[in-house]
Order: sequence, then C-alpha cells, then structure tokens
Amino acid sequence: MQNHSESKCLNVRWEGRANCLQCAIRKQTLFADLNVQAMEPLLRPIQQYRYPAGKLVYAEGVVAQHVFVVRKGLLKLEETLHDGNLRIVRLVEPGQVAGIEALLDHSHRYDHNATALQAAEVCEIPYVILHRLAEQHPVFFETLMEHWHHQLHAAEQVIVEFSTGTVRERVARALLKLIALAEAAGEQQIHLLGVRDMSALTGVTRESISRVMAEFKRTNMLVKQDDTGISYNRAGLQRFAWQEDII
Amino acid sequence: MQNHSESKCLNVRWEGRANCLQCAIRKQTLFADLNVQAMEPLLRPIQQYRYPAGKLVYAEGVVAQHVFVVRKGLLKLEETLHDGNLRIVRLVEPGQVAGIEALLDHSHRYDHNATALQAAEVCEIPYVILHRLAEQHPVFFETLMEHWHHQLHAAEQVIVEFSTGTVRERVARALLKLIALAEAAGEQQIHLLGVRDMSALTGVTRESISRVMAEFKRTNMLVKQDDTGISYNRAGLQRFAWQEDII
DNA sequence: CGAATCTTTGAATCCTCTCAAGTCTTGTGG
DNA sequence: CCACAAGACTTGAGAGGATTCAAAGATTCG
Repeated sequence: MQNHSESKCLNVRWEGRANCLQCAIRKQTLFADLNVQAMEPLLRPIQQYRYPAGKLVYAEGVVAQHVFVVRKGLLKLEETLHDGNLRIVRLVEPGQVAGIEALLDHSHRYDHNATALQAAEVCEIPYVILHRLAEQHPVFFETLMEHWHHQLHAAEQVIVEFSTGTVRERVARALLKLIALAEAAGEQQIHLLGVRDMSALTGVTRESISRVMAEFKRTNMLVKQDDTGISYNRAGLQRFAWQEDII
Repeated sequence: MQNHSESKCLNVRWEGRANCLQCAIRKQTLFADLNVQAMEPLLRPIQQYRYPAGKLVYAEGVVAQHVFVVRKGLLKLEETLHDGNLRIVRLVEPGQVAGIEALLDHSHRYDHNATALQAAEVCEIPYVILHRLAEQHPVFFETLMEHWHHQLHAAEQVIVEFSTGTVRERVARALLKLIALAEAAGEQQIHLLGVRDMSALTGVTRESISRVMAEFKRTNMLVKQDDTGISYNRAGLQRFAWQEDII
C-alpha cells in the first residue's frame, strides 16, 4: 500500500516553461478555446512542475499570485478544523484549476492548502496572464466562469457523495471516483489514497476507514497486484456505493 | 414551531419592478459598484418577488434564464439523492445570488432546486442584463467572480461546519448560522428550520435532529418566546458547536 | 373539524468512535 | 547495507452515539 505522507524524500521538480502549443489536454483546460499560437508571447511565463504525492502546491493564507492547472494526477484542497483535523473541501482533477481565487484581486490570499494526492503535473499560471487574456478576449470570461462552476461541482460532490451515508458507502464512492479518474487517464489500476486523506475526504475516523478498506480487500472489491497498483471490482463497489435496497 | 412544508397556502407575491436605486442592500450585491442611475433603462426588467417559507424559487433542470438576488430571508439549494432523500448543498443569504449558473450559456439548466427556507424577498434578474453589463463594463466581471467565490464559501461551510462532527455539533453550528443571519438582519430572535431541512443540511436523520433540538430546548439553549420567535443562548451553543475539550 | 403531514419519543439494534496495542513501512544514520 | 526510530496502518474490545422502526402527539390547511 502506498504512503502519502508529506515527508516524502522526493522533491517538486521544475520542468521548465510549459509548452501550451503541444499540450495534450489543452482542450479540457482554460485554454480550450484560445488561439494559443497567436498568444504565445503572453503564455511564455507559464511554468510546469511535477509534484510527488503528498507535496504541498500552495498554502492557505499566502498571497495568491498563480492559478494552477492540473495536467495529470490529483490535488486536494483542504481546510484545518478547529480541533486541528483536516477536511478536504474538494478534489481537483486533470483539466481543472486550483487556486482560482487568485483571480479575485491582486492581494487575495489562497483559501486552502493544496496538496498533491497522487503524483501530479501542474502548470503554474501567473494571474496577470489570465487578467490580460480576459481584457483582450472578453470571451475568455465564459471559460473562467465554467471553471468556477466546475469548482462548485467538485465541492458538491464532496457533500453529496463523500459526506453522506454510511462509512461503507462513502468509501465505495471515493474509490469509484479514483477508478473513474484512473480510467480517464487510461490506467487499469488505481492508486489508493492514504487512510488520512480518505478520512479527511469523508469526515470519518481513520480507524473506520481502515476497517472498511480491509473489508473491501477481504471481499475482493480491491485486489493488490504488483506493489504499484490495485485492481478493482467496479460493479461490486457500485453496489456498496448506492445501497440499492433490493426488495 | 414553524412548518416549512412546500404546501403552504401562501403564495409567491409579485412585487413589481425592482427599485435598484433605492435598494437598501445594493452595496452588498451584484450592483455594489455600479452607477445604477445611469443604468436605469437596462435594469428596468428586474422584477421583485416575495416567497413564503417553503416555496420553490426555481427547479433543477429548467433552462436557466434568471439569476436571483436574495434581498431578505434565506434560500437553500438542494440535490436529490439516489434514495430520494434531499441534501442541501448550500445556503444563499441576503446579498448573495442563486442560480448563478444561468450566466454560463444561453441554454444552461439550473443545477438544483432552490427553495425559500425563511420568508424571502428576491430580485429576478434576466441573465441578458448581466451579460450586457459585463460587455459594457468589464469591471463587472470582478463582481461576478466575487459572487462565484462566495458560492464556493457557502458550499465549504456546508462541508466543514454542517457535515462534520457529531449531530450535536452540526446542529449547534447550524443554529449559530441562523443566529448570525438574524442578527445581521437586526432581529433578536431566530426562526428555526423544520426538522427535514436540518436533516438535509447536516446529513443526519430527522429523528436525531429532533432529539438534539429537544435537548437544546431542555437546557435552555433555545427558548420559545411568542409563537413567532425563539431566543437563544449563543455562548452555550458555541460550546456545543466547537467542543472545546476542557482538560 | 378532520385528514395529512410533521414532529416527538421510546426501545432495540447497529454502527462508529475511542483508546490501546501491535504490525508494517519508510527514511535516516551508523 | 542494516538497524532503528518515527510514522502510518491495522485490529480488537468496549462504550457511546446514531439509526431504525413504530406509535403517539402536534400542526396545518382545506
């Protein structure tokens, strides 16, 4: 099983300037409708990074100067509770953005800690670029609003799927989410989250998560393959996720 | 105690054209930074309504042609779960908007059912107006983004405050929210929500809500005054809300 | 006034949390 | 390279909390 502790020895890797022109997922991102070729000079300052699982992308309270586009992997945005525990308020998947509040005003601060849940590739876009794009191409605001909207969807998913029902249902739904993401990325196996993260996502204690995960492994909902990946029984998990009370 | 069933005999009352110029809460809304006087012709189609508690404001799936500004009262946005139960995904308070997804594209549909939780005054703004405003005054996009951002805050509040911790904590925090809203409106007493709504807000069964509310009344956290209002012990509720484990 | 709906309450069950101990993993330093 | 320490995960037992089912009060609206 994988360890997602924040103390991983691997480091954030700088991968140089982003190559938006050849970006494989551009059509799913902020720049979907943009003539990237014409905009090239403006986009030059965009940098690309690779974050190992567990690495902090940005911290709550810091003045927000960048919006982060996830190209690959998965980020979590989380808040610290009064008792020091953490609660994930949304997941940011490939094509979506983190730190969108950087667009609000020039001294706005990030609302959350953003951390890679799985090894992630992220483009770091200075908010200035997005402001300029919006000035020059008002249509770009439509794109921005779609991204705000998607953030809302992500938050609603945390409420409706991951914070509602029994522990077994919540965990099953979270696993189905990971499965959907893996399949969208063309992978056959999933990378599980750590117990801590599952707990912060569902609002349930780590021990309870651990027990349900153990049950899922016992009943072959999840099967450990080599040490990198886990294969799964999707139909089985779906039964747990949406408790169809068969009469 | 109040009944918030959707079958109230009172009806939605049309109150004619909105008078933005003399709107008491304009400075908290979409039009905070606008020269309303100059814009008057454009704003003419804005209508004002009064919804009794329990009335549907708009329905999920309907083509979204209006954004709704809450001037007074409280709205809930809710989703239907697979088992037919409801889950509130955010509260919309005075100054904020509901149905903001109407801005996305001309045939977008509402994401939720929006219902008045407390008697509400609402202005109904055709999305066209907001589009035109944005075209003519690009600064207006900043305002729109602030409103998107506030929607996210409202969703995060549902996650972090109303869907985390014990039933007692969740209910206490929901009551503190109602208290804050009442005080912001200059009222000394609060209007409780129905058990159904508290349940949909917290993700807890109606029976459990009822038990905790009974406990709060027994311990004088809540005291029934006349039959319209309830007074409260804020400090006491805060202790329940943020379980300060006194060592 | 009466039917329908909502709310309250009880009792039993089941689930989840807490606390605690034990196991496994990982990274560090000798 | 191995041993160790720190942290993460697992598992158990018991207590406490939440849900379920059922029935009895309240309210509300026609």
